[in-house]
Amino acid sequence: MQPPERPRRRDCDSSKALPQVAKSSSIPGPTANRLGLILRELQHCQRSGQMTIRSGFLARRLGLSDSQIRRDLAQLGQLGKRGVGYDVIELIARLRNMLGTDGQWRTILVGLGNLGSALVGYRSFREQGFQLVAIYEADPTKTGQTIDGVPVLPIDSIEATLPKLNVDLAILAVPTEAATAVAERLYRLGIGGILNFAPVTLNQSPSTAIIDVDLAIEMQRLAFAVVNRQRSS
Amino acid sequence: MQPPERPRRRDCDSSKALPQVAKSSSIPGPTANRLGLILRELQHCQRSGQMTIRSGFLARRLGLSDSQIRRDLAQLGQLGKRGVGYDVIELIARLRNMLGTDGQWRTILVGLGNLGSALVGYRSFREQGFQLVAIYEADPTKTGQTIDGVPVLPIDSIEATLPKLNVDLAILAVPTEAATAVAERLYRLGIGGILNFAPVTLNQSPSTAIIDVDLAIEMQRLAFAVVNRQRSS
DNA sequence: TGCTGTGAAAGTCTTCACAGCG
DNA sequence: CGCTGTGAAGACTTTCACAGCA
Repeated sequence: MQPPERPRRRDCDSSKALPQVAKSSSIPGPTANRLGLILRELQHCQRSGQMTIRSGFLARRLGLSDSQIRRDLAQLGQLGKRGVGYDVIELIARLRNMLGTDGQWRTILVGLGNLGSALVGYRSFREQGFQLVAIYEADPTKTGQTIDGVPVLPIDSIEATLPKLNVDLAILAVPTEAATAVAERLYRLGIGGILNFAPVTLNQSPSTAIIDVDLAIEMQRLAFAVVNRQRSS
Repeated sequence: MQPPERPRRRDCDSSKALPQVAKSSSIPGPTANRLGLILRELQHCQRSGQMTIRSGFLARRLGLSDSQIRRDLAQLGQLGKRGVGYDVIELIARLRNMLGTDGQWRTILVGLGNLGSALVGYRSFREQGFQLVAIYEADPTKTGQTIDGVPVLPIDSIEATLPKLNVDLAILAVPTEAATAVAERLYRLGIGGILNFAPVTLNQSPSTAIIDVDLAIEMQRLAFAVVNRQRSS
């Protein structure tokens, strides 16, 4: 019942030069972002052995309104039981499916500096289905070893080695000066998406999704929230 | 400094009889988030010696529409010159003022694990006005030293030592299990805001702003963006 | 000419209010 | 009864289109 319309993304798009066909997801952008938080909270509840959950509980926990939670969850189908709430297990399964994390995503890390090293072995990555299959690094004194069973390969071998690894996603944690060039190489290798930690705007690629995590900008958002006493998404 | 702000939040109701006192200095949430990206791009342009900039250029760079850029910047006043564009230096100054990063924010880091260590000395923090004044850590083998001139103090001394440090913000990089309890202690100490890296929903506090950075959720957003990017090939 | 600033329109998201069902 | 699902209203955001000025 949705017309083949333009993407309704709030953050990217807007370029009429893109011949972009239809967009498959019926999920509004803001909703998708909240579903991630809801999923995390549900997994927490599951670990405490809770079997069902009500919209009002999630709402209070996450600082949202109960009607908003219900609207968000209604995107997944009619999963709630009136008078009772939602089944925690079922909701988790449905959310993971919707968010695309019910399977495994083969992932590489590029850049084994301070931040990159901290990200290796970050437990939540693996728990959510992101499997680290290789690490690429420019410094030759760091390559050759394996960390947590993951091989550290020379960045210059990436064109030769990446195609065999069948990789979906890359985590980009290289120095700012190198980020743009590395991103271009990843585009050319056909990577599906990049999580970019470098504080620089990468050129856009039609076939690669990019999510930026700029820690300085997050601090700015915090400062802004303090001054404006707002809550963030 | 801002006068006491009106609560223009999008979630908690608290008072439905809000007669809407229209504080003009308050900018829309989505706009505020984009202004951070715009600022970063402007600083990049400034380093290349560019003196003026047009909305269309920023738009292409950031993947937004030019009219959106103009709307966002119009929030700061009429800073553009018709037929020319915006003065880079002036715009940066105005943006930093608006986002609250024209002064210094005294900041502590709590938790000197892998991630915390990576955050110490992260250059962009200091460049954007976030000054690290102390690090708190539970492991006694790590306390007592200084890192980059910043003292590493025992977490249990925080009630005694924090008040003297005149701190505004905290970066919370402790293990998940400890995060909630540490956050409560920070609330009680009157901290203004917390940048939370623990993958857990913190209880909310009326006087402390919270920004969450959950790296697993960012990966989920990336996966979602990949799945919902319908490319012909 | 070329670009900004902005009213008005279009589009999107959130909240309200209550029907509907276990 | 309690809680979900949802039409309708309202609030907010983006886009369009063009006036206005350097």
